[in-house]
Amino acid sequence: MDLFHALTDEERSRSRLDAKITALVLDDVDFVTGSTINELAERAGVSPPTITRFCRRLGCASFADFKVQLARMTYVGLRYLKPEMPTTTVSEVIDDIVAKAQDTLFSLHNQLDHDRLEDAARLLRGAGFIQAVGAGGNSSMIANEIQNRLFRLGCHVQSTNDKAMAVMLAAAATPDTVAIVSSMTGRDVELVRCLDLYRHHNVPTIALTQSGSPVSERASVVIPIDLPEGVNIYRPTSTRYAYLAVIDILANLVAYADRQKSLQYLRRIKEELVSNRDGDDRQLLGD
Amino acid sequence: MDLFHALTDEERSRSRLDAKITALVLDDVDFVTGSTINELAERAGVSPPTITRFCRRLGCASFADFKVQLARMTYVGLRYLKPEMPTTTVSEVIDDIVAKAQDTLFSLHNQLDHDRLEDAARLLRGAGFIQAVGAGGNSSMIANEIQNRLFRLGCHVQSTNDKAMAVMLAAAATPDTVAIVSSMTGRDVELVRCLDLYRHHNVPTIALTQSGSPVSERASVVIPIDLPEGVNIYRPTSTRYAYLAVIDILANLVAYADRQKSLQYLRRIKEELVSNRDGDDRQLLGD
DNA sequence: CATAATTATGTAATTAATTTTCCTTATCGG
DNA sequence: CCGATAAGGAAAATTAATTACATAATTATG
Repeated sequence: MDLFHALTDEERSRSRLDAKITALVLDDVDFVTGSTINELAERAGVSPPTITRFCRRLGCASFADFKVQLARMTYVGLRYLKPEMPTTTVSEVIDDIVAKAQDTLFSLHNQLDHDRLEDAARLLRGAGFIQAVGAGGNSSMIANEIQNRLFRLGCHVQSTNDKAMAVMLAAAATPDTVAIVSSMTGRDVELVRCLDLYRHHNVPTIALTQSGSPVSERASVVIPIDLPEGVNIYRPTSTRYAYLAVIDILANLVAYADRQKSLQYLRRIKEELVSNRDGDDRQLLGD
Repeated sequence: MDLFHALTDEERSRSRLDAKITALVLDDVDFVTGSTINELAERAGVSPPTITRFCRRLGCASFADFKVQLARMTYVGLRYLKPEMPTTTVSEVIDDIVAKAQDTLFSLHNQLDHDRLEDAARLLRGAGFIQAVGAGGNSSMIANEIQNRLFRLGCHVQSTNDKAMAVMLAAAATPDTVAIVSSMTGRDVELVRCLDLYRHHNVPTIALTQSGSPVSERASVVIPIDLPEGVNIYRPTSTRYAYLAVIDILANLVAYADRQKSLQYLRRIKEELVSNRDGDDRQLLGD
């Protein structure tokens, strides 16, 4: 993925033709990945050796290597080579949403802290009762998903989108309670108060939030999620996909900690659903 | 980009060597993308022309084309090349969840019907009132997200996770009402009844569901979402990511239909949130 | 079960693509 | 303006990939 940065790096001393090739590559990645060195050279108005040298300067072993690296980069990054491309037609919107979602998942993948996830999963699977707190549209969804994912594994969970409720929950917490909170900004003043209260009642807390934020500073275990938002105000925040993935990862880790138990609950739920439908048990759980 | 499916397709009649090459490719994508045809042929124990023919059978124009397509596919499909790989460690779970989510988004991208999305968006932006129905964990989330995305654009939406409620809503529908429903299986008996009722009251309906299902047969506009579920019962269904993306696309299309109006509502919401927080207005909307 | 038809595979020849070598032409700092 | 240095191109050399053709394996059919 360094190729992308090398290509967009203004610092890299660029001769006239180098800049020309760079522009061509960024402008039409698909052409470049599909072309021979001669085709590319012709279209760029340079000689083939210049292309080879260009690739070497970018850190690739050869033109073939360059093409492969470029292809590897494109799928996720494709749209992001031209970030300010306007989106209006249906296919542009589809590309935009899907690419940004994939890009977000990719960035998440690179930044996830394995140890913190392990810590969080350990807390969750040891909990007698789990309180999931998240408010305000996006984090509400996440809190609800925590409940939706974990109750299927036999966990006792209560989710709330109401911070006043969270305060009461914290006050009523038994010693085996664990709280898990979500805040995309990490700056929710009331949630910060909730976390202080949880700490006061010795309830361990897991926070899915921006690192360095007030919320992150108060949680027992922080799963930092720091993702750049695009400039497009119209586009729903793709950060939700990352949060959702973290929930899935945590739920999966909890499930694997005791496969027998998880399976038992998942099967029971499935049987109930199937008998309530048309008996087709190949369908997935929990529509 | 069917290459992934072509590679994993058991149907494709495989000769002994074909299977051998397939296995090698799936086993070490990185080696293959970086190797010459001779290196690959030697390692597979076949002759170079066999490799060329193998690539052609998979639908690629040449070995170079095959490498590029493979490289393009790798990140997303990486894990899915070895679907039965056990997931136990934290990094395996992370890879599994993230790759499956990306793969799901990718498949969705390939199957989305642009015209149906356009139709659905047109219905939504012309609606005086939108009713979003979805029940049972996953579809509940989707219905709620429809509300969450659309109210920000100035739409009047009510979401419900209660099918009895949906029946009443349908009965009380004004002539400018549009209903949008979600069902991952498309076999929810009560939802089918709801759709019949909506039809009876002349309320146009949009369904996000499996094609060919009872639900899909009763909706005015169907956005078919047909995705293979993995065999892993422990893993939360990745189909949710696809449904979420469809919501985002629809919301985006609605927003672009009247940018001025959308912007006005989005700004108002943002201002309110910022003044309720710490005044940092670079933060995203609707935590 | 034999045999024809078909398909798969390898070898060698051919073609295409890429890189290297060597030479020319810009560019930059005195 | 001159010399040094870097950039670029032409052509040769090399390497990679494909095609043509021959052979082996497999499958279908009587």
